[in-house]
Order: sequence, then C-alpha cells, then structure tokens
Amino acid sequence: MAPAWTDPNCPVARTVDLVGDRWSLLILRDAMDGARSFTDFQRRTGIARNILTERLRKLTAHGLLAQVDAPSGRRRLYALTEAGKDLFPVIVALRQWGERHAFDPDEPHSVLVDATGTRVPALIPASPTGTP
Amino acid sequence: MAPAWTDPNCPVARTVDLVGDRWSLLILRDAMDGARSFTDFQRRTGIARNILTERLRKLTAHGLLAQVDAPSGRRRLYALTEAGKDLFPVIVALRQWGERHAFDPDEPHSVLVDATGTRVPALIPASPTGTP
DNA sequence: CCCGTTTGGTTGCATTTTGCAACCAACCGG
DNA sequence: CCGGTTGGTTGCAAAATGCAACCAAACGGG
Repeated sequence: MAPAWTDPNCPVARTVDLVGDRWSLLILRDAMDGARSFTDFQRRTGIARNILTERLRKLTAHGLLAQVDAPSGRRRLYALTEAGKDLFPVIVALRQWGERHAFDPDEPHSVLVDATGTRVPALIPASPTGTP
Repeated sequence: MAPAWTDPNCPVARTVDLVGDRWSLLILRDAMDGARSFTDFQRRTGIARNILTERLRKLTAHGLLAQVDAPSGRRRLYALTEAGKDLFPVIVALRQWGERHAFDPDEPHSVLVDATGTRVPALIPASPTGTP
C-alpha cells in the first residue's frame, strides 16, 4: 500500500486500487443486498475473518462504508455511504457481463430484475466509442 | 485456481474471479485504448512481466482476448474478443466512479468524453432498485 | 446475577501470489 | 552478420491470503 496509486492519473486505476481485489467488490455486492454485520459478510462471501477485518477497514477508511451504531444495543454495523452506493452501476455492469459470458450456454443462472420484476436493460454508455 | 469459482451461483462473483484482480482490468482498459502487444501492455501498466504473461493467458483462455497474427510478419498480438469488448460498460462505470470519488475535490483529473468531445453521461441502471 | 452463546475481532503460522532482475531464443533492420 | 527489440521464462524474495485457535465484550435466558 506504500506506492499510493498504481497509476495516479487514471481514474480506472485508482478505482481498481480501492476495490479491485478478490473480495472488496463482493463485500460491496452483499452490502447492496442488505448485509450489515461482520458475520453477515463473512457467511455470504466465505472470506477469511482477518482479511474481512482488513477489507472492512479499508473500505471505511476510503469512505465506501461507514460504521453505524445498531438501533438497539451498541453493536457496530457497516452501512454503505453515498460513495459506496455510487458503485452500484459497477456491480450491475459486472453482474450483467457475468450473466452473458461467465456461464455455459445451457447453464442456468439468474437474471437481474428490478423491484417490479422486470428485467433491467443492459447498461450502455451513451455514445458507442472509445476512451479519449 | 482449484476451487473453480468463489461462488458458482453469483454472476458478480464469477466475473470478479475472472477479472477482479489488481491487473486484469487495467490490461483490458489498455486493450480498449488500443494496446495490442506484450510490451505495450507492460509499458502502460507497469505490471511485472511474468504476471503479464499469466494474465494474458488467463484472459485469452477465458475468451476475453484472442491472439491474432500481425498483418506483416508473424508476431503475436492480442485483440479484444466480443466478450472482451462487452466489458466496456464495466470499465466506463469504474472510470466514472473514480472521477467522482477517487480524487480530492481540488485535484485535477480527466473526464470521460466520447469521440465528438462531449461528456459521456453517468451510467445508470434503468430502475433504481436492488438485486433479486 | 450467573452461565453459555454469539459477535467481532486478533494472532501466529503455512500457503499462494506478486514483484524483481537476470537470462534467453527468435526475429528484424541494416 | 550484428546489435537491438520482442516476447517471453526462471529463480528467488517479499507481500498478500487463508486457516485455525484464541479472546474479550455483549446478549439472553433462567
């Protein structure tokens, strides 16, 4: 973590530095799906506990998650911040790609739908061209 | 790589298994930006050469990149497949998030524009709700 | 109030992944 | 034919990860 950024000028590289490891994105996926507690995350992802501790700290340190006190009692819970919620399109895009390309043609898999049960259309950048 | 998938049922997890490491997404970013050759990728990302070799193989093995013969001569080059190009929205989403949240407020950074120079609007899933 | 359980960790150690530098064979241009 | 570039490979050191055992502070029931 010493070199600060892999490539300080590229926004993609910075984002990948923050969430581009085996677990962070899955933690955020679960957070978006309602996970709040340490054991919740641990059970859903199957991540090692010490790594989970570290990831939760990293994500909180960078403002993607925040620790909130539970309504009753004082157990600490993690909640998505605005910045964290803002990663939603990334998760959706990853999910849609996975649905299209990471399963065998005959293999069953989920399809992303919204609250009303209709299928969410593919995310497409407004203009179909490259990165300046 | 033995356990096949981190979570076989989740498309997000599968995608992360394929491209969710420190380098793969940056390699794909550069491929989308025109990089084709081994040294091209190596120079742009700064990745260690042995790791680059492994990543290029992994990405080709999973059908995100393909090896093509150079027009003249027979040097091997890597090109994005359809599946690879289909990751474009992911890269765009990562980039947009980075532009919004990974820079200090006063810090200058790039803004994603299309071929005509107009700013690409934020990617937003059609309906604003969660994952079933 | 006391005891067993759950939660949210921490610690130490083994295994795996990365990174670095040196090396190499094939081709390329002149 | 000679030097440089390309696309790697190899060996070793350093860092990240995984696993299992351990722990203190709540809970929760009786």
